[in-house]
Amino acid sequence: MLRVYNTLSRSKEQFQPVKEGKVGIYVCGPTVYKPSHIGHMVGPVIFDAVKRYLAYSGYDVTLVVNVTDVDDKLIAESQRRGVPMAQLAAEMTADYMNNLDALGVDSIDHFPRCTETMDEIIEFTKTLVEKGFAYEAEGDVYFEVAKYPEYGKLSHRGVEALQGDGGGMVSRKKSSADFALWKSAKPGEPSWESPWGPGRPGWHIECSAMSRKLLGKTFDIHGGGLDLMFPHHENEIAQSECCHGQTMAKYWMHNGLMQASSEVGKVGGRKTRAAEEGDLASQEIGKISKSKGSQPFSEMLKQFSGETIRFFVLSTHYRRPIDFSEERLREVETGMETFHRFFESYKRITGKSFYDVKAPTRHDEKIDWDYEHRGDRFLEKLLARCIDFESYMDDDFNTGGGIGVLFELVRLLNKFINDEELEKPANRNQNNLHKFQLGVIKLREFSAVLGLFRKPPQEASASGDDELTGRLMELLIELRAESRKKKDFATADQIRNRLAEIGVVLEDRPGGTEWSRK
RNA sequence: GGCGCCGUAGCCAAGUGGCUAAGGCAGCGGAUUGCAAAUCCGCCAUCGUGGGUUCAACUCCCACCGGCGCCUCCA
Repeated sequence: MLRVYNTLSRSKEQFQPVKEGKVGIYVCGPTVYKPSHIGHMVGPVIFDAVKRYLAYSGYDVTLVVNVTDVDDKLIAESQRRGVPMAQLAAEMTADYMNNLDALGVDSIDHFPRCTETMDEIIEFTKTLVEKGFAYEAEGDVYFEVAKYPEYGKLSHRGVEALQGDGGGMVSRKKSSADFALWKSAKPGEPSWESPWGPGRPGWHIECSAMSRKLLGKTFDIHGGGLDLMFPHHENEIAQSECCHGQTMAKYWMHNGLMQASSEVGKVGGRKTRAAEEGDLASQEIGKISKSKGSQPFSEMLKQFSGETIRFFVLSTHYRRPIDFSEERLREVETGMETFHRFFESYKRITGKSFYDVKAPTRHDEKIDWDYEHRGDRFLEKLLARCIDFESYMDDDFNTGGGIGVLFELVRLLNKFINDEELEKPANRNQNNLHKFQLGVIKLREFSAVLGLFRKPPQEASASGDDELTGRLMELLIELRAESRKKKDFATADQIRNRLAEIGVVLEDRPGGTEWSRK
């Protein structure tokens, strides 16, 4: 029974889709004016996993992530660079898509663009004006917050709390809490024709228009970063619910934000003044951390695989903030080696690749256990872990717990290899291989739900491992084997040590010596 | 000031009103190994502090201390 934390109610609620068997998810995506950084990528990873789990649970899921390609920041950046806005947007969108690809986020069904939704946006705005929730002022159109009594129900803020004036700017708004649905164009700015003259959409209206277009007036889950809760999501609700007279989204899910780890206060933040007495050195650390954390994601990918970052993101509950740090990523990498090594063992034992293992994609697909579990320690433990996995995921998508189960499964399987001595071909039989395979299927199944281990890790050394290398290694291993046979361990160790210096690791296994690059 | 979050082992991180408080990284001991590596087994926390509620709290409530986010067209 799936339970989801709903920001609206500030509590976990039993998940019940609007339409039986179907789930629509809308997640606020990026404004494509600069290369994305790690913070932009956590949401997609999380909601990709959310979709996978919902699909696994039997739902037909549609996931929408918008791309904002018209915006003040885009205009400013394109002017600064002297390139057309559309070109800038196209470049940055491509960057974003590459990042998604590296992270294995491939479950997004629609990427609506603002520029491609213009008609709907204008029509949406028109309706709000007609219904009296919005007003025109010299080519701008504003939503009148006072007309919507429920305003603030998501972020739990009263309207009166937001009356602060935006720096004394001369405003055409009736109230400072009102926000723009449509902005008139200044000369030279990209613009679209509208009933109010040439202009462009305000920031929030696109999401209302896009979500309705692709998911309907009321859909199931609206997601996004915690920072968007106010005012962005609050405004979306106001627009959509005033326009349609019905609930916009049943569940609002907000993910915690990625933070650049730093020993001192963040530079440039409100806390800075308090931390200012700190010496120069510590401030320097803060700056470095900050720049590391906000470096373009594509740069980060040169240091860490997308899969490592995905694993890292999913190892914490999505509502918690995560501190980004290189050490943490390195630790995650170490942990993942356990899995990669297991996949090697699997290949040695079965001759097959883990990545090709067929596993159920839905929890109700039956696999052929073909065994009486009772009394079989291995199968009983395996079943217990399976139950754990779903319990974790059912509890507000606890991917961290789920990853814990993955580790336990590997340990269980490694133990099985040890106990049955599966590394020795003579000990393999139909019985133990079948049991082993059952465990592997579950590992494959659950890791796929999290979107992990779907492809072999990129062999950094692929370029260097040509046929010649392979043959030379064979030769060295052969020579070393002969030395070992003759108890000439000095020579054997010399070979292994010298190879280690070059970066080649030898591991002696029951079935023979394996080599790999480190 | 307003809204909210967090404080679990050296570090990261799940979780629960009563049963052995997951898992990972690091460390230690053991099995295995010619020695290693890998793997397995074992060890390593009483849950920020002080109160309260309760037969029973780390888990609920209050206060305090400490860390943090948002309130600024930031995912």
